[in-house]
Amino acid sequence: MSEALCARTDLRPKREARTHRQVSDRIAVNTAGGVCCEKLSQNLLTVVRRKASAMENVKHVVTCTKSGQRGRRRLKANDRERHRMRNLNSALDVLRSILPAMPEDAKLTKIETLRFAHNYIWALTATLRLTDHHGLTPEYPPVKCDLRRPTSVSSGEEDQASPADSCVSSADFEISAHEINCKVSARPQPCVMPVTFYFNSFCD
DNA sequence: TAGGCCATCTGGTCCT
DNA sequence: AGGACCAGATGGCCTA
Repeated sequence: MSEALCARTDLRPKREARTHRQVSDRIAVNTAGGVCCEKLSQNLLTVVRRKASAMENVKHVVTCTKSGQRGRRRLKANDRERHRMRNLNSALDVLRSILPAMPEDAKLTKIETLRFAHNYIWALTATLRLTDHHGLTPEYPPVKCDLRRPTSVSSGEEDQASPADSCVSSADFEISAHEINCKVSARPQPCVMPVTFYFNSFCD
């Protein structure tokens, strides 16, 4: 118990750490999004360095405070946990990067990323099924696929996997004979994603 | 200012 | 014993 209280006290420098982390996050996001870090001003970079230095100091202080076998184990476990969560976030970033592009600064939250990926996979699967059933002819009528009501594109077939009900980033897929356009209702504003699949590439 | 999102710490549990 | 995983608690930042 006393250890827990002590640990809470250790959190006091968190504000500093948080600031540093968020600045770092922005760099990471920008890099992942293909936007060069050049956008960051020199001042900001200086801030990053200062904060990083401060973080090292905080780390040192905490490490010194946590003496003893138990304390060392806990610190080690914390470090592993941070690493684990970073890996998890990296995986989420990879997932974001392969999802249809979103407007700049419209980074999906974790839950949105998972739900959108789920819906996206569902839509692609539905598209494949659609082409299997109807073939690919120029006369093929344009079909509007509302991911929230998947039965509208299944041609009477039972749906296998419907998108998440509470999808924040809902999407309407307009499927024509040659392409799919996806209209996304996402923060901060709706957009038409550049998702175009040319059906010709599916058949030879 | 309330609510959402997030990182971090922490203790518990399971597995090797 | 130690690592991985998980969920609850906490507090900071941001936005409507």
